[in-house]
Amino acid sequence: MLKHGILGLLNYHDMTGYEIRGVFKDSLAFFWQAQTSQIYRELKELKARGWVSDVTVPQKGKPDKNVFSVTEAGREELRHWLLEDRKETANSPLLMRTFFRGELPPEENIRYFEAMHRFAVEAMETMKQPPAIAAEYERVIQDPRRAVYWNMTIEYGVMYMDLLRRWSEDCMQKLEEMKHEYPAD
Amino acid sequence: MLKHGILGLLNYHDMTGYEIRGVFKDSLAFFWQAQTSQIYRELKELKARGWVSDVTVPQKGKPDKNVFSVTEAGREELRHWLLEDRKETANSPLLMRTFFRGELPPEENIRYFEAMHRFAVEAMETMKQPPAIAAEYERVIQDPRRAVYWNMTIEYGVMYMDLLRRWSEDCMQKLEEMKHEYPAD
DNA sequence: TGGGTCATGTAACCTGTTACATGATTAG
DNA sequence: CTAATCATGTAACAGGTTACATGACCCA
Repeated sequence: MLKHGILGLLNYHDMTGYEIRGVFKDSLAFFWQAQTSQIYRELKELKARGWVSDVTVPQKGKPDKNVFSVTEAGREELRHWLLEDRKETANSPLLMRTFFRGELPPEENIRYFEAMHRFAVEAMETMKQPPAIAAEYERVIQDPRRAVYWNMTIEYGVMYMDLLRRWSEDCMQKLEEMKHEYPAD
Repeated sequence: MLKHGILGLLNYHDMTGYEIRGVFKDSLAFFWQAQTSQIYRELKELKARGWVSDVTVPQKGKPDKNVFSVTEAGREELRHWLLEDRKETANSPLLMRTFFRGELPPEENIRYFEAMHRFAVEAMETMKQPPAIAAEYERVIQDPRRAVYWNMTIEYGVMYMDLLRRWSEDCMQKLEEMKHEYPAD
């Protein structure tokens, strides 16, 4: 997955591993966490597959940098990946951790949902601030035809945080009702 | 993660690896895909850590079965895991695949969201049928205090499919508008 | 006689995580 | 003087995926 994310970024413009790391950290982190170590490993592998090429640029005072570019084969691979229709069945640690909560008392689980609620409300506030995030992206995307898709992911983020807020509220309510049905247990 | 899922199931009652596989396949698959090979591997590891114990039961005609039980240490580990507050930052292949779609023409991406829309609507229909799924669960959960949490995960599933439906509709609309702004490109 | 269920696993692989390592420049 | 930034990575580990393997019983 990360391989194709890197191809996607290099398709905007040439970058070093360090810059790719920065984009993931500052802009894509809300949907993809990428470790520096993995980025460099994948770049090596992408090169071995002929999907990217690199040029070493000597610098004064700083270490040399390797600037990567997508090759035509890489761009084709990117398009191929975009067109694949995989049923993206991601495992959900959140639901796993919720499913088995019967082992804990309702009071404890109410606290669990309260924390989730706070998280969702705060995260939504952050995501709704377009200037800060948009500024990050503008370095990467200039073309409005590409920016649409970026906006879609942000919109998803906002909707998801709203889901989490509503869901945690519903769950807390159910647990409150349960405390009345099975009191002092 | 799967380790704790298995502990959670064994905490309901003793099971063989084969039965655990069945529960994941029939009931938990919508939030966690577990491979048979991994289940057996994790059971071995859980035993090595002293979180489960097993008894071999000889059978006529069928291969022997290993019936697993949680130990007190395992139950403690389960509770500990439930109480951890990790920020569950799962990577989203869905958003990764959406973010980079600027490489494809809008018409192609409209088809992408149409497929997503169909998926969400169908999945929601399936999830809203309680009898079929509930029957699967009743073998595992009898206690209403535990069933609440199961219902919460189902409710999340329904809300999530609704999110996917609304989001894909919004995205399609944006792309239709874009076709007018940047026609025949 | 052929496919489904019961019941067990191994081996290799891929991808992501954690911890560690180096070293110069620059801004406060 | 010290923390951040630029810039590179390696090693070991953890967890999930794919492919393969065995074998008997039961139902149609």
